Amino acid sequence: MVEIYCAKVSLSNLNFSIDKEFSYQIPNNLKNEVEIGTRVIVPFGRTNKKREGVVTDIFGYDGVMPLKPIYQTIDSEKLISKESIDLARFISKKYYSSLYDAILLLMPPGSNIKFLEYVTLISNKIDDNMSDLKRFIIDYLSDKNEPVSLKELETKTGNDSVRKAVIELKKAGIVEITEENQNAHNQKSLQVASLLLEEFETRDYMEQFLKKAFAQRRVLEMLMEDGKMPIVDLIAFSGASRGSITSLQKKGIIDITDEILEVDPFILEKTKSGEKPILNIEQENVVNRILEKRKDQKYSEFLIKGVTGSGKTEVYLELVEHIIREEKQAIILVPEIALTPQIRLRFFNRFGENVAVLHSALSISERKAQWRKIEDGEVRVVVGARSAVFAPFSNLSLIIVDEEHETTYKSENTPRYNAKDIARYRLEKTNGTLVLSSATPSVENYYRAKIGEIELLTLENRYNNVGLPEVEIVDMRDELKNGNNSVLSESLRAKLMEVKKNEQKAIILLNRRGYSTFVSCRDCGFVIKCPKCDVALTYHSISGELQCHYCGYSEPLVNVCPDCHSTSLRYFGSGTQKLEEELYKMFSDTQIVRMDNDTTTTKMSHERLLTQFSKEKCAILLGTQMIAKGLDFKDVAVVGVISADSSLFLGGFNGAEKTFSLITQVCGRAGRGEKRGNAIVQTYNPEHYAILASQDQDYDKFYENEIAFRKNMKYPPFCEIINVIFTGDDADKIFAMADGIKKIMTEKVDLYGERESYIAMYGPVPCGIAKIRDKYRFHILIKCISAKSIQNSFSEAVKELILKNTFDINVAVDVNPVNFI
DNA sequence: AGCACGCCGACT
DNA sequence: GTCGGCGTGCTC
Repeated sequence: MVEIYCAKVSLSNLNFSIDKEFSYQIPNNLKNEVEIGTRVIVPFGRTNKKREGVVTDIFGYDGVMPLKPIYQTIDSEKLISKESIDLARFISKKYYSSLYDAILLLMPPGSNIKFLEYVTLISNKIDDNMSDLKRFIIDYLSDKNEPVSLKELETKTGNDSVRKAVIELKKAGIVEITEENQNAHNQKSLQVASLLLEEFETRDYMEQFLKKAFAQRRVLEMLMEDGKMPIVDLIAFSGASRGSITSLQKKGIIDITDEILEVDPFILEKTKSGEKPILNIEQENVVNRILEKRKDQKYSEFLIKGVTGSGKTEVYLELVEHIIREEKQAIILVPEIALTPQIRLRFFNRFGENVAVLHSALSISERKAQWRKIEDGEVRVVVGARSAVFAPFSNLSLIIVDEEHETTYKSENTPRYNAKDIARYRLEKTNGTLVLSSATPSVENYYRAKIGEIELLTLENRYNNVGLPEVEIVDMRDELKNGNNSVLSESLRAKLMEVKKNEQKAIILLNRRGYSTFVSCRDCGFVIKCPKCDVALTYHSISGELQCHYCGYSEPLVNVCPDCHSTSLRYFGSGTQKLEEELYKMFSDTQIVRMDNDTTTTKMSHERLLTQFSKEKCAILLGTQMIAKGLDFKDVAVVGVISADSSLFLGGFNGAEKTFSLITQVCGRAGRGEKRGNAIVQTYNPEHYAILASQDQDYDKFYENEIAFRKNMKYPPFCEIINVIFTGDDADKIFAMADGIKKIMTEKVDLYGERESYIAMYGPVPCGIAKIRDKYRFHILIKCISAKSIQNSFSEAVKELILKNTFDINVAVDVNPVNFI
């Protein structure tokens, strides 16, 4: 009996329901190269098409069942560690994704490979009774006189049976099919696009020829701003397809060149290093307590509840200092790195060359460079957004999650992981320390601290002993009764006048949902909606267009109602337009800094706007919730919150939590030096506990109310929630399929004895936004004791569902969702 | 999912 | 007889 060495391989592009690990023989010549974590090319399916995969296990085998051999390895070394494979297994199981999708998160950036089929003409014999399609293909190939991808042939003919025809041509010996790695040519270099025209010429061209080509317009606008950009970034940031970029190249407007980019984007920020702040007693206690517990060399988890300005960053720095001294490694997660330049800078100043940065605004080549530094052990500290939790450290011992209540730690793409779960998993394996930190902790984690599952540490003293701002709640219903139908309450208006008079600064938060300004007809009530999404179009004063927030569709503003043809169109919503008008009356336009998704689409523009605001002597920062995050201005006299409650009842069970933390955070920005700041919160629900508690910035008061509500309603932390989202073209079929899951579930539930674990199942009902990009959306909400306790039955039900799915319905599973759209 | 195979009606 | 549409079942 001959023992053969075999490998289990996780293959790319498999859907969840057939996501198995496939076994292959390791040929003798690859015996020394193939290990767990090696990337390989294997034959797959009846026709042995080339597929990329990652080796997940090695085993000996007696050769009873014939196995196909691995073709070859891809990289010179293994790509990821065995520990990463285990982590990937954990992710795919917990979040119901394919194993390969989970592995993708752990691979070095930009290492995905796709095989394309190319067709080459090898003989010109044309049969008389050959179909038009075949004839076309042969003509096209001989015209081009080089291998053409099957995809190209498919798009050129628009015919579904191109593949079939090509295969028949192959059988007849007329063409040959080869498979090539699409990215093989630009492994090291990067394709970079640059403008060939002057800026004014580009603008002219856009006005003349690209009026409706929105994707191409966005690409050009980004190039005008940044000069040149890697194509990967252009695609990622503009949302345009590769096609629109090639078409611009064909028109001679842009040039595409191969360049080798090895830029360290933050090299300039690396200034002086080593300054060590002196901790106050409170900070020292927190640090000591954590270090004390670390001595047990067991996994430990802490929640630091620290009011804004209590100096959490110093605590982080001190902890990291210890980790470096122990020759171990640390990750600091921040909600959105572009919005938290200060914290990143502090780490650079303190630890200099020892720090790497990972976040979405980096280009692929930049990210690769950072990744390599981490893997090679050149750095001991990583500061980054959500995905930095996967930093390939081998001796990880500390993860700090700053602003742990933020929803950005949850990914909105499959696998829909939560970085906090990943952090916990990794540190449990290495007996490390997880530090969660927030001024307004998530209800779930505060509850865990209260019942003693994790340890609570508090920082209560504000830096310089500045008191928390004085918060005034204004009931907007009273304002209306008193004849003020402006968006600004009398109080806020008066405060802003003072700001102007005394040359101070103010921040105004427009709660996002309320911020949308839709256009409606006063005569017939018609609301102008996006033709593809079930949302009202938003008026944008900059472009003068109506735009869809979800798909980017835009159309010019009309002044006649499309429905009843009256001219009584009017802006509704929170009246941003009016708000801006009023603000412009008070301040000049250079003094108003606007920060929202429209003004901050390009990379790093956040930082530009923030520096602009901090430079001005007297200014107003106006924006959506992103202005509440991580900013640290020393001299804001007044904070105003417009439509504080618009997030209260929207978006699932956690609306109150979101509202409270948003208001508390933004109000915390008020305060100048040693003077207390003022905050005005405008609301239509002044009696709601989330609003009332925010007046005194009283987290515990909010928590007591909220936890009672959660307990009463059996919401997290008293259950776990799984959201299953179905999207597709046909609303009836989606509903039928979503409804079907219930039946399948009841079969599986008894099979696995998990009936007791289910609490309730709701739906199917249309999602909060019932249609996006022409796709209808329905969802089912499952409440269970814990997601793990229903894992077997639910996972089988989803697999079966996807397998049975014959009409192009997309199923997404979201475990413990934080956003419900 | 993707893809091949096979069965069936349609059409030169 | 061949082309193309669609249902079915498999992928180490």
